[in-house]
Amino acid sequence: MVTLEDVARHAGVSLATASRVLNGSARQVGAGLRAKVEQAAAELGYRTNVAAQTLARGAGNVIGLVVHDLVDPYFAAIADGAVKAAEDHGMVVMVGTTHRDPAKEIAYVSSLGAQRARAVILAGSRMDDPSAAGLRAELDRYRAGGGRVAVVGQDLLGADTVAVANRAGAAALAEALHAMGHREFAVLAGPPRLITAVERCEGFAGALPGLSPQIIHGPFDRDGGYGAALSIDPGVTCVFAVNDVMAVGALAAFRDRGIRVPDDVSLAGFDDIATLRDLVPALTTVRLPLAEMGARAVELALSEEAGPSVVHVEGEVVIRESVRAR
Amino acid sequence: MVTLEDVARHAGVSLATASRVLNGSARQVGAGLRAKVEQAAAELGYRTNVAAQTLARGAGNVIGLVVHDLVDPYFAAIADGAVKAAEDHGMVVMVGTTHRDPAKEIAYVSSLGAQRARAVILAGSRMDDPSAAGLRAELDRYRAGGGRVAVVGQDLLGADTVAVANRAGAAALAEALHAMGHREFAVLAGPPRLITAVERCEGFAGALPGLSPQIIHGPFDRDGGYGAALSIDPGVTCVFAVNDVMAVGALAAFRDRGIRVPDDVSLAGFDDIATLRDLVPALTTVRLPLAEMGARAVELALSEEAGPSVVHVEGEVVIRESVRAR
DNA sequence: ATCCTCCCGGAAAGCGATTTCCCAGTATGC
DNA sequence: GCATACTGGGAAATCGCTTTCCGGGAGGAT
Repeated sequence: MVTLEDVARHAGVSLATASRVLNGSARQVGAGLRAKVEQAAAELGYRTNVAAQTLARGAGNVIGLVVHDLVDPYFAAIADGAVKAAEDHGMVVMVGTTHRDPAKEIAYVSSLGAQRARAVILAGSRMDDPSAAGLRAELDRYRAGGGRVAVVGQDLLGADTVAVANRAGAAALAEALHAMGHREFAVLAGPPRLITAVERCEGFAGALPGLSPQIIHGPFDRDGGYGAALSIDPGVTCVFAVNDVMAVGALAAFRDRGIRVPDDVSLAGFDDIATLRDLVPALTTVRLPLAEMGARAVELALSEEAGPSVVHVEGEVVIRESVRAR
Repeated sequence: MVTLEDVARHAGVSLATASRVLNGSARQVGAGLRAKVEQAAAELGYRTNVAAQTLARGAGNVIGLVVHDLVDPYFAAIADGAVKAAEDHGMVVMVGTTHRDPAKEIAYVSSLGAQRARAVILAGSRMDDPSAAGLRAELDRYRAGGGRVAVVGQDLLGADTVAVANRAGAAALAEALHAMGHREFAVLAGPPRLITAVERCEGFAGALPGLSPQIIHGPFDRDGGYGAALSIDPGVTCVFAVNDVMAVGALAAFRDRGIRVPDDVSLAGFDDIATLRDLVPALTTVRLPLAEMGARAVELALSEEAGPSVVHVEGEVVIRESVRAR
């Protein structure tokens, strides 16, 4: 491997000068030497050794991204936005997938700390329970080492946050559905303590004055939606699944039981996953700018602002065919 | 930050001993000292500095993964498998997304080289044209620096490869469709020089003795499928889209024009994307073990085998409702 | 002319690990 | 019993880059 020293020697300059030319520095280098160094680097095919650079600088160019599941299009979209934004800042993204295992989440943060990652971004909702303590401790260690932390989803760990207006979005959706004449609701509510799920569920129910929708808990994924949909009360005219993927599961469940959407029952989700746009019937949902959320998280984590700052993003109700007025 | 030296001092041993205890080494350390070092590390909260380790060892623990688009569930699934496999080997994955820009692909490989990444995995089909030369050159440089390269998709760059039996899969699909009585076919063939697309298209057409399906080129994504579907000849009874995402686009196009699937025309895709399983009608397709492909690529890249080895994976025809016998 | 600044180049001290030697002490072979 | 491994511990040399500090020359102000 060609080292900087090789380049310096080949160009007849000192190591310091070569470094200044090739890897941005505050100091200027005269045009003559600069050209010589650049040419030498090109001729020799020099490539910076990032590990050495990181060691010397004390900070790397890696941004860690921890998601539950890359196959879930929700996270895929966030990851996509994050990767793009990172690239714009000359950073590179390392992803970890936890598959909802809190221990893995901690392990990844720890590993990112070891990498001296510039920032770690936690995407995806967490449970609101003591198991978060371990994570919090690990994050504190990470921060103590000079790293930044950003969370996309809910305002929790006292870190930089891209906060989603889950309540407001769900409430707006509920109002729209109510205005369309629906009175009997069911909510496929996800896990009882998963923050995002809880917020959406509460936001929805809270916007329905005098009504008390049927709440059905279950996993936060497609199969959870399928399962929950099986125990919907007769008489319900409108079902809200707290995310699109669950709505897809519910749709499948309805289909399997001969219940037509939207003829027999209306169905709405949350997130507006792009991959799902071609579903029939098209899903009524609350659109979230997922890629942008990922990107914002990166910006936040890279900004010099002291103290945790919070960016709010709002959802937009999108009425599609899966809902019919009563 | 706590350094290894701190730990060594705290434990009353030499730096060398501490290193041997904490970061695997061939050399043994006596039980007594070993315990002391471990305790000291725990008390101080020592965390290895990976950059320093990488520099000293000359090889890092990063695996680079380059995909076109994380939002495309095809790549998301591969990435998921790769991340999981990497984790099993104590490695961590860095992803880059190119959005089909060959220059970005090269840039990522270059950047991964600078990171001294242990291996880079290229997922996604490439064009069969001279633009690949730049990539090839960059890969050679990367290899010269001691890195491994694995490609998932088609056997191309002379690297380790997870090769998909595109022809065979498409041929099997064609035979099945032919056996169901279809004779008038159209192929939504993707870009004319995209290797995966070409192989699937040729495999399909080649298995249709005496018939010459209508070939319609277009982009390899959802909108490409939509667009291509618009110019299908009347009389065609069965449409093969060279991937599922394109099939989804075609489905949407048919729906928009009032063409019923499978009543008016049958439709098949390729890949069997999990997120799309709840589509109506369910898509006939060729199932690929995407996550496994990602994982195998990692294994391949991490194996010590000299010389490029090739793993073959086969597709399995899955007939679902989007196809009807004639 | 003289003194002060700038500006730019180079020498060298880190950054935090790994690993090669070198050594002493103990076990093994004859 | 004596030479010969073998074992586990430590000192110190790297790994490749950044950056501080020093110094000499050029330009401006007085």
